[in-house]
Amino acid sequence: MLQVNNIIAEKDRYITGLKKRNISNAEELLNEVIQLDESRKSTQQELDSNLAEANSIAKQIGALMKEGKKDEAEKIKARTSELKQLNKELGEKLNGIQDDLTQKLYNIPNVPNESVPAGNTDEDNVEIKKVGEVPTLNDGAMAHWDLIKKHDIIDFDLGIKITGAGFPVYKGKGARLQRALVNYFLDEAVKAGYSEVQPPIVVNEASGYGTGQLPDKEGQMYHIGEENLFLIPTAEVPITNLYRDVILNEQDLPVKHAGFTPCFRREAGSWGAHVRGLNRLHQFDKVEIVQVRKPEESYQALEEMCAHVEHLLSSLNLPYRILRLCGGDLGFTSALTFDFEVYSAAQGKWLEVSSVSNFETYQANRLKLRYKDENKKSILLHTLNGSAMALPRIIAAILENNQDESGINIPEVLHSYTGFNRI
RNA sequence: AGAGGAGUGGCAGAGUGGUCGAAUGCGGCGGUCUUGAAAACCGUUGUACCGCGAGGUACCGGGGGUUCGAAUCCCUCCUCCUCUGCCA
Repeated sequence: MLQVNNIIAEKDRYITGLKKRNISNAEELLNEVIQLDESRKSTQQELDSNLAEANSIAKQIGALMKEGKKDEAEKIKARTSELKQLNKELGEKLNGIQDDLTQKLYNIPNVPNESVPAGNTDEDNVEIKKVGEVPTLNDGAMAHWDLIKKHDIIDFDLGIKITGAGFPVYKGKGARLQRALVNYFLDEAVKAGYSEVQPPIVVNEASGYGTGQLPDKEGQMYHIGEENLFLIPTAEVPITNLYRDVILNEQDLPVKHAGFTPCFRREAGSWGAHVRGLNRLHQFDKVEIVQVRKPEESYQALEEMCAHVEHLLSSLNLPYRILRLCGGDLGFTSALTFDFEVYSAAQGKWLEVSSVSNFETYQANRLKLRYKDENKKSILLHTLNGSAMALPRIIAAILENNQDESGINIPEVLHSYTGFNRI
């Protein structure tokens, strides 16, 4: 969440930034926060000085009791019961103010980076790069949902039987292809300096708040009511939360992690005719890269991460483009996001396969993730993450783009992982 | 899952109602000594909020309560350990 001090110091920039997200009452919102913070301060000052008085009386009583002067002790007790009542009320008032303030801040999204274009929907995202040739397909080329049936490598009906729609079963070469991609992506991440982690795929409420899925996206996560736990929508949540309530030393930086997990998304309200096959699922596999950086390095890190994703896409020979997300399409917690889309030739559609974001201090402030600089001062760090990459749409594009009359060619870099070069 | 025990500063570990933000040891940092290092000795060493500052407040697993006063007593939740049971 945003820091009140920064809201005060950079109010104009914040208002301009939030307006790019189409928050028309940005100024009003920020003013409310500032006002709440002021009453927080004054209430706390009052409470603190009352507490100081109460503490000092309590000490006096202690001293008097020791000297056996019980009568005198009893006399000054009167004031303390008065203070006690007063402080109870002040304490409740302060808690109320703090809760309001936190709620307000929870519901204000991150301020976009200056380079983020204004815009309302994904139509307004700006294409900044396009790489690779769109393949020409043979006559009778099929979309991946038909190809998987023909070759019997992914079975939606079986998934529906055992779980429900959006939970496919990968079989034979399909299962092997998916595992190959996971291993390939992880190996490439490790080569690029990311250390591998295998986190839990179920997280508690505190973790959900730490990275900002809660309260913003509560309805989008599967919830285990009995234990109050959530199935992760992305490995970003457990991996970034490894650093919740952590103060790092300068020499621990940068932090770079890669992890493979299944991801679970309820996708409430986002189903329709345009979403077929592997294009949108409730459960899918993804390799995620996460970085924790010093503020002054974070945008360079963002470039590194984008370069890594580009490397993966071109090594798989997939045509891709990079989009700079506009204010309206930017994720709640992000300051700047680049989306990577591959062209899936038989559908004739661009499919998002990666999203690389810099959250600046927005998550770190919730996480209380800091480092100590040379002056032993605590500095909030910047967090970043990116998909490297989400599997099903990559598989869809590989199947569609590499098909010929008799089968599908597997990209060369995967051969040693799949053990076969054709389906 | 049942029974019992325990959660204190970076770590270890004292503290069972007042002067305890907290002994002591280790580690860390600074210094003295030394050609250098080690040892020894001296000093220092948590986080957050408020305040120009002096300073004040809060935090001894989380939350609540008792009391003039809580690390210490009570309730509750969480976590860990031991034994029994179950199990990949």
